[in-house]
Amino acid sequence: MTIQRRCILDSLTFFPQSVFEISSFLKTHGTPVDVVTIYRTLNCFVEIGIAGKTKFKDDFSRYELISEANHHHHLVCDKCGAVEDIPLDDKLLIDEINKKTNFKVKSHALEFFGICTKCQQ
Amino acid sequence: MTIQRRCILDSLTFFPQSVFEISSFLKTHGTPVDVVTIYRTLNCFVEIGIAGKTKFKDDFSRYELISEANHHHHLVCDKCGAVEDIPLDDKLLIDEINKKTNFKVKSHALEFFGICTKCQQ
DNA sequence: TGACTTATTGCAAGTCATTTGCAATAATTC
DNA sequence: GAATTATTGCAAATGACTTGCAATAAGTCA
Repeated sequence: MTIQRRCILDSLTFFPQSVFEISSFLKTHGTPVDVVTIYRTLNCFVEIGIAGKTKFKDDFSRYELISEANHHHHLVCDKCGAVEDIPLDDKLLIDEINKKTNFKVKSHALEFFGICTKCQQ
Repeated sequence: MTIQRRCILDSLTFFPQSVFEISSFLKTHGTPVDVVTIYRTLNCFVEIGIAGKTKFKDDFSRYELISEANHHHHLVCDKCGAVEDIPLDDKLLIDEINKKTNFKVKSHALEFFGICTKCQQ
């Protein structure tokens, strides 16, 4: 465990952030870390299961802390690109899939696109 | 409307295909079309609303015909990468979002990952 | 503590899907 | 059918992400 890894872990949150968001956060908060290191560290975090990676429409992957208690989905604003989190009850959908097919669902990603509260004003 | 556009339109289906899948289909079915042309044409189709584009985890965008009557979601196999379609009742989720937030949902993408029927055998 | 082994960092350079510039060609218009 | 406009396809650029590699920092064991 190095200083860089500690900083990257500390900058992770329960809402998804891109590597460049994390990078600029670290630049303005004491410990600049090379983006390559951030990529490598985050991929490592994903492998050992403490972070989640989601590929968004804008071509950026975003990373967030994983927590069963904090399972949620994403509201992505078409205008400003902001990503909100929302907890949703997805059991019904999974049940529906199990009824209709033989597919064994292991994970899922639900993304909703539209206009966020700020951009509506 | 050119021959290439006609061919690309004809090769589109209601399940999502990548540009390279479309390209190799066209190579083996009479009319090879440059991938650049396929990219440009598909983006055009998406703009005028006759095709849908989804970015998948494997870094490929996939395109499919849009049809209100054929609204569905995706089951992506973690092993072989195959994409199945499944119609799901998503009204409850949208209602849930409308109740909980001010976010105006305009579209959504629901993807489920797991093991497909073939790979289970 | 200090020498040794192993893992991590960061730069440069590579990869790969996708986009863009541009000249040649094909549709469309009159 | 000539003039205008849009489309094609090659080559080269873009941009997120990855890899090679030498330098450095952690962890280990005496």
